[in-house]
Amino acid sequence: MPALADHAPLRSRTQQAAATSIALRDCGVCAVRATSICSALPDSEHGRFTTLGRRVSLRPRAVLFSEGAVAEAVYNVTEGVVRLHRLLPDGARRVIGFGMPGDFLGLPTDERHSFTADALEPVTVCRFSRRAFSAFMEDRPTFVRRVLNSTTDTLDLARDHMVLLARPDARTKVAAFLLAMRARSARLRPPSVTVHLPMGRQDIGDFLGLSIATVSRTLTRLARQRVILIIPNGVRILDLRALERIAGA
Amino acid sequence: MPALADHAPLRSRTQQAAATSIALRDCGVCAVRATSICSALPDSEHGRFTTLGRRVSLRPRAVLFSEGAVAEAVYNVTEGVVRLHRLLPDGARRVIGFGMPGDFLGLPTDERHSFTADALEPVTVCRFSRRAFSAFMEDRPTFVRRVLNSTTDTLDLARDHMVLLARPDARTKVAAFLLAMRARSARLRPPSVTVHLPMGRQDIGDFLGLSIATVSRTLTRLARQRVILIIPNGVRILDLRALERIAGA
DNA sequence: CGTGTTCTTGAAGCCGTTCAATGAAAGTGG
DNA sequence: CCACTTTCATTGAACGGCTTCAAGAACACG
Repeated sequence: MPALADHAPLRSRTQQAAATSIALRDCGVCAVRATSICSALPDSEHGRFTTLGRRVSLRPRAVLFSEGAVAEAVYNVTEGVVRLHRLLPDGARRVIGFGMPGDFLGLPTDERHSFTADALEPVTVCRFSRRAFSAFMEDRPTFVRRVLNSTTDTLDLARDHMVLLARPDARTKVAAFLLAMRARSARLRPPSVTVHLPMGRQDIGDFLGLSIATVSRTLTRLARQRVILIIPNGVRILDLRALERIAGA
Repeated sequence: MPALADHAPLRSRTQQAAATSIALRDCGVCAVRATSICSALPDSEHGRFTTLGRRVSLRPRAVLFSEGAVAEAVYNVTEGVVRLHRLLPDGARRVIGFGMPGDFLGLPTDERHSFTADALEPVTVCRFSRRAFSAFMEDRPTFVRRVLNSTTDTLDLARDHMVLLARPDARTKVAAFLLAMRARSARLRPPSVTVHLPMGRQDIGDFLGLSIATVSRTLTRLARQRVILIIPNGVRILDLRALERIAGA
């Protein structure tokens, strides 16, 4: 299933999502840290599944797949962050979400990809041919169920983000975004006060529905109030409570 | 799978979704106009599936299920429109989408519902116990695949709506909303210039991330420009091209 | 026919956008 | 290794649109 439109915390579901995916499992050959999808398989099948994948490395800015292109493969991000975005008829760009290690991308959307995926930093993914992946699903209802559950989680996250986007104030959006990014990476590393942000201000703006100027100003303001500290490629959270309070209401 | 976060047109995918669901099929007993999900079943299985459902009627404002409640059933809307919404910590409400005939609701989100569903007008749904539905999916990989595809479509629609919400101007949002509602009901009736809107202005605002005042003003303005005509419980589209142009850019 | 709810419309204010310029950082080529 | 170029982030000022507050009108209901 496609992936992880990023999400807003706002509710405890974020934590749940983290819990779900904490059951990462190294899929051997490909070093696939697959989500719980993999754990649905008995060990024998598991090995078979793994051999379907082929590891691919991408340098920053490299395109994984493009909006409108025929979808020929499914990807599992193993390292780095992937940017997912769409081009609007008027030339503007909207970021749909960010693909992080453990996320599946491009699964069964349609014949064609509905968004573009490119690397924000050095990225490695595990590539599965769509045909092979589909064939593998045949006669493995439990596996399909896993994929379905994963998709549903993603949908719920997308809804969280819808709710966030409907908020009128920039502070709330930015604060919720930072907390969401923190929660996302907590699936891999233990939760930290340091939030890694490989994307630019423009990307954050396109994701939150804000102009680049507002994103910058809002971050600066949060920094001046000693809620966060801006560091290269990220922020450090100084006052978690305050950030949560801002994101909550 | 949960359902139909409503969506924005903006792209041709809306038409595709309509096409997909035009293959509605009357599921007999329950008069379930199930989406293509049903058509995955051979006739024998089809009958068995149908008997799992129980028809339920709801009067306006009746609650189908509540956010936070344990999910015990899956619903297929057969008549009327259902409002899907969440309550925010600060008491505000956000409409996630609208469930229309043919939509499945509350499928495999989580143990608990992540949003509330209530009737905007007289509604009939077909209720399937979650257990029975799950059991039915066992050993029917094709059926699960259908459900998965349906969920994926819903996810794509949710993404469309995310993109719409990120737009800064109210005109675009409202125009896209009207076109989306039109496309949605085109799955049942042939496309018409009359768009049925059973929800209130407040609901539209909560869905589009606008205040009720802005929704009202925007509609009035479109009416003054002879793009639409406001009628009880809906609008009539007078200039489709103009509306599409406004929604597009 | 009243009463409550919803919708419309007005006025004021605020917040985010846009336009624009400066400053910082990173990448490139001499 | 430094100067140059390019890109990105920050910040300022002015504008505009949406929100808020509030009052009046239309409607639905009992």
